[in-house]
Order: sequence, then structure tokens, then C-alpha cells
Amino acid sequence: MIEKNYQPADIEGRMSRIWEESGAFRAGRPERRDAKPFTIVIPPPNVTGSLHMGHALNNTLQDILCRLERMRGRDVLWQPGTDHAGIATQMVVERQLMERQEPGRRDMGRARFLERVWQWKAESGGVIVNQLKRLGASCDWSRERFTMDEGLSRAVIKVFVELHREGLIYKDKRLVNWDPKLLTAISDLEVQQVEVKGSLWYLRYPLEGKTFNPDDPSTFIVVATTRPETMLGDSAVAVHPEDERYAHLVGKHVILPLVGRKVPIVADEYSDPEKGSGAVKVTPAHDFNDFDVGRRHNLPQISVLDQEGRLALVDNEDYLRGLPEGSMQLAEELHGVDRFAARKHILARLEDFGFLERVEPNTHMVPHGDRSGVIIEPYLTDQWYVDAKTMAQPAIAAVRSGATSFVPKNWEKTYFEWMENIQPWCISRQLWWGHQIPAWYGPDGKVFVAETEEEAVSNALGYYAEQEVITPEQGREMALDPAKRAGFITRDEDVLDTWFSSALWPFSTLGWPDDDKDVKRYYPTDVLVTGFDIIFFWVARMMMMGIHFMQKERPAAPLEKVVPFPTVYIHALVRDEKGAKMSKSKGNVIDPLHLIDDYGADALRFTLAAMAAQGRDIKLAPQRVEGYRNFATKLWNACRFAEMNACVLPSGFDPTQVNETLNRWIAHETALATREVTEAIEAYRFNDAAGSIYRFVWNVYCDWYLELAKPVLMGEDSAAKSETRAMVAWARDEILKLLHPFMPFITEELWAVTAANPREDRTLLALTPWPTGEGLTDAAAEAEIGWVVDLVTAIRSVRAEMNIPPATLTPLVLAGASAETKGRAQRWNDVVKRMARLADISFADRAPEGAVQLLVRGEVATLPLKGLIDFSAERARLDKELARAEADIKRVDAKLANEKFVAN
RNA sequence: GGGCGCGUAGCUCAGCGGGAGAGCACCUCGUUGACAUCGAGGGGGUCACAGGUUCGAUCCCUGUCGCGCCCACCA
Repeated sequence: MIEKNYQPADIEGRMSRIWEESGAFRAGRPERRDAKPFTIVIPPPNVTGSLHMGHALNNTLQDILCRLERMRGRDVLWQPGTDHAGIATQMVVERQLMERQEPGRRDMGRARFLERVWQWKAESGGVIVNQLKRLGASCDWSRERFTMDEGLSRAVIKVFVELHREGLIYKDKRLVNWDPKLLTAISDLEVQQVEVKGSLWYLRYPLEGKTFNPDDPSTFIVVATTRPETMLGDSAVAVHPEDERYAHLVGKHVILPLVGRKVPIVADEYSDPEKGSGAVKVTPAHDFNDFDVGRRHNLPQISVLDQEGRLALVDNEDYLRGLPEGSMQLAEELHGVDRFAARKHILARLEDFGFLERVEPNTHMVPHGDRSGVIIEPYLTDQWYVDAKTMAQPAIAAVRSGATSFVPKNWEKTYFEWMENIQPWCISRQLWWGHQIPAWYGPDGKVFVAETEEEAVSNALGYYAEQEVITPEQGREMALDPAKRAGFITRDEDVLDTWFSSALWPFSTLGWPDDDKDVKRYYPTDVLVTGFDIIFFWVARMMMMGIHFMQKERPAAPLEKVVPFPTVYIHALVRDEKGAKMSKSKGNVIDPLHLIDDYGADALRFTLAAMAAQGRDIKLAPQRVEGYRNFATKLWNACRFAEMNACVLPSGFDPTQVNETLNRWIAHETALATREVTEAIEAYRFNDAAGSIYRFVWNVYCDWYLELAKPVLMGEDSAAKSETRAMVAWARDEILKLLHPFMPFITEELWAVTAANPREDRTLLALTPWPTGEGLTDAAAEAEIGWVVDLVTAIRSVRAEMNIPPATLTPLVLAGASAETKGRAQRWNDVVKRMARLADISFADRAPEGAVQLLVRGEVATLPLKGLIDFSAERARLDKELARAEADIKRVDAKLANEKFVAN
């Protein structure tokens, strides 16, 4: 029995359990061993995360695809899992320690801290997984993976070691984006450029050998800067080689104000005569451009900041080098002062001595850490890099050749743009939570990279024994006893960027490198579904890693068998009402779980699918969700109606063999809807698919089929009645199937409850074959029922416009009706009379006088309403109709009169 | 500075070379058992603006205005 009211919460809980227990979503089910696989890897959410609208949309779309293919008989693997999210997770646990007033990370040490993170993960890391289950995601949860679990960690280590051996991973000392709050390097992608209203300061740098006089421009050169505090690290002033204003100064020197260091004036193309004063200070250790200028002119790199962005001057050999005697005062004064406080201080001092010429307001882009929010500091450190430029080449080729394509296609442009200008990828992070880099250092800093500590140690000890740094005896002792080699051989402290492990996701989750069975069966995956915000972070890197490593597995295979996915479906971003990206920090997040609580997961899913038009972002209106909850209720009640009328599907029922026109019509319409829904999903037009099934259920099945079936179901014709009962049930079942990918819970529930015999096991709807609609098209049935629908609609419209009370029954006269129409009118006499509130239906050669005329499928139907109608209203209606008809005629005449149109 | 996209009914959005659509909101009417989370009907839009291509443009092209996003080391 179907419950009286639709209660999403009850159903969703129950169905989740049934799916879980039945193993319906398991990949590799025995009966599908010979079926073609269909694979999607989930974009792994952060373990720290909770479900937001982006997840809800992303996973709804994946689930629609997976459920469709599962019903089509494919062996579906939707691979779930989570990402360890290095920085985010470490921050969460550190915050927790602080809240509980426990010792901080550094106090407890690396090992104990990591234990705490794992403990946190065990306790609260599963939140998002449960939320995905609430959404109805039909992942194979038995195969859930985590980027830090053992197998995936082995994949990470292997990839690192192999790329290092191939020279595609290397260590380099250069400027990185340094986060002075999190105290780690971050990649270019983790830097957000933010427009900041700042100032441009024009500074006078005195020329060597002249007596500085603020009023005499010949005694100094002016440089403009947005970062005056970095002047302590200046090692040159650059002017353009062709800038005549400064030509005579090239090769001369300036004395850095306050500092006293002598630095050269160099000619370099980087300097733009149009900008600032045309002369630019060069600070190779604190600016990416200056770094390059410095290399070209062999300038010293003077780093004047420490990790936390404070001035580090005392004990700073680079800074002190070349400083004249007795100029330590400034260093002592500013040592340990934060970069922004130092800026103020330095500006004040410059002004005191006349070195500050002027200040201009200046709006410019300033790099910020996307996690910490603080201003990023270009900082000179040793870091590990991936040679992304080399690895990008095959990944570019794969998209160029069509081995992988983006949907919608225009995202390929974005992909190419970035890939063709890709920079080395900084992969080391000064964090604890993550995959520790498998590199060990000897006493001279020589690096040994290996998959295991044993191997690295053995290599290192062998090397140092050979170099006679240690004796063979010492080597043997150190090999056996970690305590003995402590301090001699040390492991790299750093961990890898979280995206490094995510990049391996399409094959590491399948068991690579330990077991190739699933890689063979399920790789490449069939489609990747994601938002455009992580094309660079994730998609591009999966392409690089996937192609590189799977090419090794399949040396002879074409690119199509090596890329991680043939299709990348890029969906919309769910934005807030202002069109801004939803983010926790902005506090503009709509919680999908609240919507699920209020309207049910099915309603939320349907809303997202219906709004997932390609190429446009979604600004979600919660009212839409309510509307689709009503849709679910409508379906619920239609099924109750069927149940109340004893509509059950007889076994062996064949919908192509029905006799009743009405039943042939609904078969026809069902086939139409089936095709529309199937084709739309296949083309990733989720909104069209949702629209088709919505219209079919509500406006075809409920509004017309069930209404027209009512008289039959209550009538005396037992043959027609039993056929119609079967057909009501059949069409209902087809609806449940077509709707299942969108609304899995309610459809699975109704499928179970409406089984012919509830005690006998009906296969889960999730595993029931998807309809094809074959053999059901029926133009004759469409013509007949279509006529009924159009006639009733037209009459209702006129009656409403004429304000004819429902209680008033009016006659209908069909003027000059064809034999066909007469037949239809006789067959549908009762139905039309009831639905259109008619007294009777009759025929005439021509329209009676004073009758309202309606055009229905090319013939005239009239309502003799003399005495009932307001003639002026009717005249207005007819005028309007006439105008429309005349416009139509004019348009059509124009077209027909047009040779070129006729020619077409 | 480059790139992408958007401006269609009051709101949120589909459509995209030949008759302007949906949901919600609004108005009118309707409570005899599927559903008031409903039913029947209705009003409402020079499809941002200006040119061009075409027999024909909301749809293609160019430009303008407005809005959004992404990328970029420019003092």
C-alpha cells in the first residue's frame, strides 16, 4: 500500500539501507562480469569538507549518468573517496588543539601530531561521505579510498621516484610563493590576485660621488615602488637600454638610502620607460621579475625577510655584505619587525632625509594565499618541482587529437591556454600532513631518492663508503641501526602538494601499482564530471600523470587507451544570488542538507539537474526546489490513483499489442519521452532531460492520460478496463524507470510498493533495464487523442474567457466535420462532454448563427452560446484571434511569394 | 593587459535562423475520493542598444553600453 502522504525523509532512509544491503552499486557484480564497464571517479572531496551546493550538483550529475548506465546493463564503477587536503586538514586539527588548550603542533612533535590527525580523520573524516549517501550517490562504497591510505601512498611514492629518475622532478633554489602565515611554499594556483588600493612611492636614490641634495636632480635617480621595505634587499637599479634620460648613468652606482650599500645602475629591457620614473629598483630575492633581471646581470640575491615576513638583518650575511662600516644601526632597529610595520618606519625615515619624492595612489594586484588570506611573499628557498612543461606536451596533444574532449567544447581553449604557458609546478610543502617526500640527504646535502628508506640508506651509505667519508664498518652499523645514522642521513621533512596525489586518482584508486586487474578493466574511465574551477588544479594534472604512467603500462596502446578519460564534462558553478562563488569565508553558502531536510533529496537533485544547462552558472532559488518537491508529490499521488484502481502489470504484458486508442496513445507518448530523456542525458543536456520527463509525467500522463482513462476504469467494458489497468501500470513503471536517475529514492520506493505481488521479490529499480521505446510509435493514436486534447483545451479556454460558470453545460456543434472527426466525436462523446462541460455534441454543415467558433486541428467547432455570452468580449477575443491569423497569413504569404524561400 | 560568458515575462532561467517558452509570483474560476504540495483558464516581453549578413535575425557577424568570471610578475 502506498502511504497517503509523501514523506521523503522516511523513504530516503529506508532506500539507502536497501541499496547498501543489496550491494546494488558494487562494481564487478557476478552477473555483469561480461558486461561493458562504465567508470567514473568521483572528484574526491576534502575529508574536512561538508557537502556544499557544488558537491550536490557535481554528484547529482554523476549519479544520473551512473544510474542510467547501470540500468542499461553496464558494469558500473563509480569510484568514491576523499582527499587528505594537506593544509586544510592540518589547520583543522591545529585549531582543535588550540580550542582544547592542548600543546601545539610543534610542542607535540611530528609523530604525535600525525597520530592526532589520523585520530581526527577516524572520528570526523566520514561526514562528507555520509552526506553524499544522503544525496543518493550510487558509488561503490565498498571501494572507498583515501589519498593517504596505504595503496595510494605507494602510488604517490612510486610516481615521485620514477619522475625524479626521469629528470621530470627536480630540486631547485628559486623564488616561490611563500605563505608567511602557514609557513609553507604554495603553487601558483593557490595564489589569488586581489586588487588592493595602495600607493606608489617615488624614492630618490643618491648617485655615488655626488653630494645628495633633494633639490638637485643631478645628484640622484628616482625609482618608483609599491614595496619600499624591500629596498633593503636592492642590488641594482635598472633603466631601459634605450632610455636617453638615463643613458649617462648606466654603469654608475647609487648608494642605497638609509642602508649605505653601493649598487650598480644597469641597463635592462625589463625596465619600462613609461612606468613610474622609468628607473626601477631591482630586488632579486623579493620579486619574480627582479629575480630574472638579477640573473641576467649576475646580481646578488639579498633576502631581507624571514619565514614569517619579518625583517631579518642582524646575522644576515647577504644583507651585511658590502655594507659600509658603522651602518648597523638600521639593521638593529628594524630586525624582527614585521614587513608592513617596517614599511612605515622606512618611509618615515626616507622622508626625514628627503629621499621620498612623492606618493601616488595606486591600485594594483597583490597576491594572497587562498587558504590563509595573507599577502604572499616571493621568497628564496629550495623546493621540489615538477617539469610541467615537458609533461604537458602529451596532455595537450591528447586534447588536440580528440582523445579527450571537453563538454562544452569552449573549455578546451582555457585548457590549452594554461597548458601552453605552464610553469614549473612547486610540489613541496612545509607541512606535516601529507605524503612525505621520499628523499634523504647525506652530510654534504647530496640527495638520495628511493621508494623505501632501506634503499635510500643503502644507496647513501654505499656512496659515502666509496667516497671514504665513512668506513665500511660504520656503514654496516648505520644500515642496521637508525639511531646510529641519525644526523648523518636525514629524510626530507617536506610533504607533497595534495594535488600531487589527486593527480593519480584515476589509476591509483584502481589498485595501481600493486594490482593491475582493475586498471585493465576500468581504465580509462568513461567521463570526468567536474567544475571549471579545478581544470588546472586537477584535470590538467590527471591528464599529465595519467598519460605518462599508463603509457608505460600500455606501450603499444593508442592515446585513447591511455588518457584518464575521453570526456570531461564541465558543469556550472553554483553561485550565490549576486553571482559570487559560494565560500565558507564569505558566509554565502546555501546548505544543501537543509534543502534535503525541507524538500527531500529527490527534489534537490531534480532542481539541480533541471538547472544544469551548459555554459551558464546556477544562481539557485530555493523556491525551485519546492516546485520540484510538488512534482514528486504529484507522481506519488498518480501512483496512488493507479493503485486504488487496481492497476497492476500482468506478467508477460506487451504494450505493443494494446487495442484501445487511448492506450496506444500513451504508449506512443511514452516512447517519445523515452527517446527525449535518453538522448538528452547522453548529450549531457541534463536540463532538457529533466524537462522532458517533467512534462511527460505531469502534462501528459497525469493531466490527460489518467483523466481520459477514468471513464474506462469506472466503466462496464471489462476488456477495455483490464487493458487500461495494465497500461496505466505499464506507463507508470516506465515513468519510474525514466525518472529514477533523477529521483532515485521516491521511484525506488514506488517501484517496490507497486509490485504486482509485494511478497515476491521484484528486482530493484536501480538494476531494472532502461526502456528503449521501440515499437510503440503510433501516429493514428496521436492524431485521435491529440484531437480530443486540443478540442477540450480550446473549449475550456473559451468558457473561461466568456466567464461561463462551470455549472452551465453548453452544446457543441461540429461544423462540416469529416467522417474521421465524426467518428472521433462519437467515440469520445462522453469524455469530451464531461471534460469540457458540454450538454451534447452534434453536427451541422455550417456554423450556427451567434456561435463561438474554434479551430481544432483544421476543422471548425462551434459553441452556440447565444444568450450566455458577452458579445463585446467575444468580439474582442475574435479580433485578437483575427489579428493573429492575419499576421500569420501575411507572414506565410510573404514567404511563399519569395522565390528564395520556395527554393529552399 | 589577455581570455571566456551573460544581458529574453515582476523574479530565477530555458530556447537560439522561419509561429516568443518554463517554474515561481500575479489575476479569474473551481472543494462529488489520486493530488489544494491540487485542477481549469488568463494577463504580462520593440528577446540590452546600434549597424551588418540573409528572402527572413531573439538566434549569425561587427561595434557600443552594462554585468560576471578566469588568467597575467609589470615598478
